[in-house]
Amino acid sequence: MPDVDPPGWELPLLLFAGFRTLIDQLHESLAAHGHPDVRPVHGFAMQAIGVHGASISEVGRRLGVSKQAAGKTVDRLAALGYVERVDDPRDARSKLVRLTPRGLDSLRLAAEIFEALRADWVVQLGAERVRSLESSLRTVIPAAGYPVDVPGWFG
Amino acid sequence: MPDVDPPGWELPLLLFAGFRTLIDQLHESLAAHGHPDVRPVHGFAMQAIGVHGASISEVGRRLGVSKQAAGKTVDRLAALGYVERVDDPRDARSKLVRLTPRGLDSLRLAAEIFEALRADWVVQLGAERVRSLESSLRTVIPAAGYPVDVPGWFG
DNA sequence: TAGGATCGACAACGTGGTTGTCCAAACCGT
DNA sequence: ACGGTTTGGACAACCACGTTGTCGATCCTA
Repeated sequence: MPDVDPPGWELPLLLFAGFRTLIDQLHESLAAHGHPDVRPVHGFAMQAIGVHGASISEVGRRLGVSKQAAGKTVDRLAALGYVERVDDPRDARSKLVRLTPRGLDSLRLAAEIFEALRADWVVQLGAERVRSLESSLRTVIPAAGYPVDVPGWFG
Repeated sequence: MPDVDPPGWELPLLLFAGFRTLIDQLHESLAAHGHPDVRPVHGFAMQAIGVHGASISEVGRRLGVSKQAAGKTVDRLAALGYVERVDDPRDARSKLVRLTPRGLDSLRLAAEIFEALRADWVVQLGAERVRSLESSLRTVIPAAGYPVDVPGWFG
């Protein structure tokens, strides 16, 4: 006499709602700590740039988008002061995209906040259920990394 | 001696990857069954329209987007042959958006596919772990429904 | 050194959002 | 029954993010 299983269409909704909950809480907290203008897509892009910097093309490859799209995102990040372009001394074609101190700060903060958010889940669910959730998801998702072309992918 | 917990930033990635996996598999299957042009956002919009139809404004409210945005999405859905606009006999201002037989077919198919996808997860994880994942997520996400303005939200 | 690959810029376009404006129709309080 | 307010939908302008295609400059390699 177990309850009937929920309909299949609820699973993607729950996963998305969980994702969105975390991202919304992240950006709420980021906004409260001096980063009100950064959007979810910017966080992924800065992650792709990394602390050592990267070329536009490399950023595009890491995000799974064209280098043109990566270039535009870098432009906006630069306008917000999170990123700067410097000439690559080893390749006159290439410009290195580097995080500014502000960009590094936002990345550091985001890591802290994600840690706190996971800790919240542990409080609500218990450490075991959170680990179980993570391990279940690791089982069902393909090994390959996921492109982060969310807006284009979805719409 | 439990393993160290994964970093907090992995949780949103896993949730998103799970969501994306399901949606990608859905649309792969949909494409193989005569619906190659429908995009994720269209499925959510058709869900919002529902089998009984709805006005543009109502669709916008259900999706959590402006009525203008809802109108544009309905336009594209209409161009693809999934919905039609008919005059609302009870309100001369309003036009009722209704699913065409093709639209209804895609909705019925999507429900079947989501059911099969969940069954796949049950095969991989066991019924109990899938139920546990669903119940964990229900615990941590806010009760309120989630807007489906994904592209605009993310970018 | 010549040919091919790669880097980044520019342009044009599609799609999904937003605001603001507008008019016609519906609703509601006097 | 009328007049003010709310609502439905269309139109326009704009922004963000993605796509292709093109191009000159630079690098690598046969």
